[in-house]
Amino acid sequence: MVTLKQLAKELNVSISTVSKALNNSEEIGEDTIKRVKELAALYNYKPNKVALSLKQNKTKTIGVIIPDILNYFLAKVLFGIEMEAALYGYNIITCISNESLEKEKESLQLLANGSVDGFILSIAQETQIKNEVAHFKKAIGQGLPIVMFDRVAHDVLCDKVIVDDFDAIYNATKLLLLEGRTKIGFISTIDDLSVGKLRERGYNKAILENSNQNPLVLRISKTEDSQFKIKAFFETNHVDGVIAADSASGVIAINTAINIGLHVPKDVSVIGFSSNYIANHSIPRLTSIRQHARDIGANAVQLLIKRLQQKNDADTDVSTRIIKTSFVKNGSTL
Amino acid sequence: MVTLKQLAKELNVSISTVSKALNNSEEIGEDTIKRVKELAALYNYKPNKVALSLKQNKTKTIGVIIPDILNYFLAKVLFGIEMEAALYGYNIITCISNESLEKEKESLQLLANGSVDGFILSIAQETQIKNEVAHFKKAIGQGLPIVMFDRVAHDVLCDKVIVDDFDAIYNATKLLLLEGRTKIGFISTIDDLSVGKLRERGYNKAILENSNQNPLVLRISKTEDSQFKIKAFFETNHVDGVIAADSASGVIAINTAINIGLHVPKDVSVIGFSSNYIANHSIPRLTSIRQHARDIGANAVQLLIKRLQQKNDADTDVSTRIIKTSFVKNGSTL
DNA sequence: GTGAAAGCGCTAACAA
DNA sequence: TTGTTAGCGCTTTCAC
Repeated sequence: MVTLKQLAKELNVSISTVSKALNNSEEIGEDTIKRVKELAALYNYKPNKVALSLKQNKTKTIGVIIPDILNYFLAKVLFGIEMEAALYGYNIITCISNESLEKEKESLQLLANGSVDGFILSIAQETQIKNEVAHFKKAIGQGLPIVMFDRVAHDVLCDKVIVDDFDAIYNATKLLLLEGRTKIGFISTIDDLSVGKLRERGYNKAILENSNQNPLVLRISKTEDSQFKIKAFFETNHVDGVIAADSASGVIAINTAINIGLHVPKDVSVIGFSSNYIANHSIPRLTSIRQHARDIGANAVQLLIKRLQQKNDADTDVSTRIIKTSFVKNGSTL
Repeated sequence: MVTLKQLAKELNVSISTVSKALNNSEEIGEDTIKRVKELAALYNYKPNKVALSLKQNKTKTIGVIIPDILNYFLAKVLFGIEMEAALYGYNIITCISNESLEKEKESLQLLANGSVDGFILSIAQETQIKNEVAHFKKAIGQGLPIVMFDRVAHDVLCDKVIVDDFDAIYNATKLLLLEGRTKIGFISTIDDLSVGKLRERGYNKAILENSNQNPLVLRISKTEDSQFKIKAFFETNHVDGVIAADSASGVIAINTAINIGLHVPKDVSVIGFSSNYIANHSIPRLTSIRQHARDIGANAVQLLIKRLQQKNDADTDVSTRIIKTSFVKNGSTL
């Protein structure tokens, strides 16, 4: 990489002249500016990012910590983050906590050495189970703002971007009740996450308020065979409606129902949290609650950058943005 | 963040003493080392990464440019990259080219300003179609090594990590022929990618060498309704075997076959490139060619770091690692 | 055993 | 209009 020094030497001017010329300073003569710029272009000069970061004490880099990159929703949020960040000239350093508290802490600590200006993150499963938040508060205390999305810690004071999980599932459940379903099951692989809990509560409320059945919940852990468990669930309970809390279970529920000879949606209706892509993995396609993952990512970036640009350290009040889900009617409901 | 300066002041020693003490220099007295370390620990001192990068002229950061984060395979490679990089103390800056040549160029150029020590990337679709490679060569010329994976440019001299696409599909196709299938179709949504072409060639070779049928290829573009097109393909051609080049098509083929009343695998066998996760989205599960995406990522990191550690600029010969696929027999084949 | 000073590449206040 | 200088945080050579 060419440096200012080298340009300066070749042009027989001082380093600061070159610097100012490249930054279109009023102080510098037109012809000098031109000479400098030409040579800079010739050598494809680019200001060294590291030096700039050191000088200006900010990196224009966002640390992103996500629990699981193979989760389609989280990957899509990451996509939204990257896109929006690029728009503002920010880069992102991505760490994957792999649902582990330890790795999450490490990543946070490691990047708090001046590598990033702030964080966007969704909390690891283990962290949510153990309900640890000290490491978040520490980072914030060190002057590194955090924006949490989806899985958030309510007792950490920071900007958040969340989804109307409770309402979405509440409404979806009511929709199945309106269809005349009388035995609606709830399937969750994420019952230990904040969002999983909210969704289950939405289901419970709708069922308890508007039906005579009892809540009927199937919990599946990540190590279990979901096809097998869902099949058993169908056969034991003879449900005529299914609400799935995560994206995969909805599709698997449809495929399983068909496999055991049920007709979807005649015999059983299914609604899930899902994306276009995943919903395509069953016939009929899964009627879905869409989370607008990209918007979530974009909003998180906006909140973070807004906070980074605040001159005074005086905390503006933290804000929570709720990105409304939308409902996509596909073939798996009446 | 605490700096050496602040520690030095508080301890009434010089900055260099503090620096040396923290690095366990032999020059410094034991008690001084102890005093320094205690205060550093108290203040949770961490060397400023940016300053270190500037000083040592290396960032311990890898630029990763991938075409599509929502592609399960690519996301999994990214996972492998992140994990392996973390092991070596490297961070990753992720850019998503979104299959666009322009964005790919931009990302490469942007990060070539000292932000990263080298690149790991998979080439964007548009780049492969237009067969542009100048930007890669330029980056390498600037002293930033590149490791390409999966979608690679054969006329760029750099380290590569690829998969035995041709052989894998060749063998899979032969397997269906051995089952006694006489009308085997090939479904591809990626026929303009280097890997897509290789896979199609593997299929063609197996069919031409070992059967009496002609190759029967269904190409689906990303904007088309794959369920619809696959259904039409089945109904028109009455295939009794399907080889899918990408991960989603295999699962959709199974679901479609079942939907139109075929039995899988009695009436039709299906094999696809796929992961555990995606294969779970059909009943029976998709018999799959596994690409070991995490290994691919890990190997890419190893190659890059090896090259970064070479003292002399004298190019060691570039190497290409082939990560062998493995075959997972599930319910969609006999 | 400890400290002063230079330098990584850059910007900006100040001098000329 | 251009140049000198200091300084961001750190390591390291060279004096003391």
